[in-house]
Amino acid sequence: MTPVHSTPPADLSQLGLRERKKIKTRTAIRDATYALIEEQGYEATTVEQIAERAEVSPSTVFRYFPTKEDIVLTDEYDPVMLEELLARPADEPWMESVRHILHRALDVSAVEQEVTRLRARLMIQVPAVRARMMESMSVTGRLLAGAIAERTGRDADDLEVRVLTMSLLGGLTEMYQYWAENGMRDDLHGLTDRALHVLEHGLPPKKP
Amino acid sequence: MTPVHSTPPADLSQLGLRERKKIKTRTAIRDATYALIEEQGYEATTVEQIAERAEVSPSTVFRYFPTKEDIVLTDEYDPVMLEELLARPADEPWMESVRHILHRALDVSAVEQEVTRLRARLMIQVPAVRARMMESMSVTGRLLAGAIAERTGRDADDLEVRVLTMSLLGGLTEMYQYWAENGMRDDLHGLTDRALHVLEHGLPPKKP
DNA sequence: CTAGCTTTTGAGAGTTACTCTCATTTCATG
DNA sequence: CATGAAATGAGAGTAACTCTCAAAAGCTAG
Repeated sequence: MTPVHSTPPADLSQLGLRERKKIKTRTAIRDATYALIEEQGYEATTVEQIAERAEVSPSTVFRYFPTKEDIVLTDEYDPVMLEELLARPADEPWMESVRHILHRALDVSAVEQEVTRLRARLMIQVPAVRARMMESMSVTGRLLAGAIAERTGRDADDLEVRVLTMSLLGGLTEMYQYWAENGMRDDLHGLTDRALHVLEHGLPPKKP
Repeated sequence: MTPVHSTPPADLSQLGLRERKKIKTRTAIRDATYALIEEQGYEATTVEQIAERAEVSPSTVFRYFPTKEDIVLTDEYDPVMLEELLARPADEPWMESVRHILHRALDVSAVEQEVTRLRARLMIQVPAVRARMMESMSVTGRLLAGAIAERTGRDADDLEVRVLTMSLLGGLTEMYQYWAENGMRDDLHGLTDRALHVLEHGLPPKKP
């Protein structure tokens, strides 16, 4: 179907043939998975089918992705985003930095609309996917905690930093879920700002 | 919410023989599971072994608990806690109410120290358990969101309420994780207050 | 207490994600 | 081209679930 690529801007050539082939296999597996899921749904799609369509053996699929959920969810953008976060001016309030890279991330993901939406759908429909997503959230949390810790002159293992970081991610994830549940109609930029506002200042006065 | 207890305060007799047997089976399965995990660890413990020790068939185990993780994690206290939350004076600030029931929950779970600690250990060691825990967190989140919404005169589906609620749970879960990772030495009451303080007022000035 | 109904249980077969091992192929390098 | 290293495929194995169906156990009327 539509060939999508969650692959980072890789300088494809200039790498050994081996490396290039690995990348090709990786995206072949992913594309096959996306296509099959669109056709039949997540549960109905077996790894064997994925392997077949990607023209590799099932063993290979598992070599590239530890779990079925990972095929859908794994992307290589986390480190990129972290880098951008660290590149922000050191005297900028960390909340401001976070806001910045979130909007950046939205711009990037807007390019891959289909994947973004597929993921959102799977997130609300398939528990295993949602679970895996939250798992990866705590990994992201560690990265983010490091950055926030640096900004605030604290330790990354500091209780306060950790709590703050995960509360942030928890809130943002919920916002994403909200968006997905409501037919993905709302503008994610707007939702993000509203979410961040709550996280920073608490509940605003209601306006009925 | 913080995981507590396994067996509900059941008025055991007065129920039909059928119901009593079901409760017995339930706890038999749970006890068998706890024991086996202590002996061999989580992964090494198969459902078949659990069934054998609990003297039921594997089919029955799955009838009582949808997944292996649920045997360890499921408890019936969430509704009880929610009730207590709703019972708090309506004019009390919701954050204060939350603080109250959290400390209450800690007192309750202190009674079943071993289970609490086993769960904490599993949470940091077994990804599947952690994932399932987070899953249940979002269910709890719905309940909590309802309560907070009522207090603040908002809708439970309100974005702001949902974001706030999940950020709260995210932060508290991280606190729990922190406690578990650090050998469960710290006093959970103290950690809870620190966490809630961060969630309410942001990072306090550091004291190095 | 028994007859008949409903609920719970066990046995067994089947599916699928994932793991491990080993032989074979495919690329890299001197 | 030869030699070593890495990637692949084939196959067998495990364990968590799911489904089905028949036997057993508790409930309820007469």
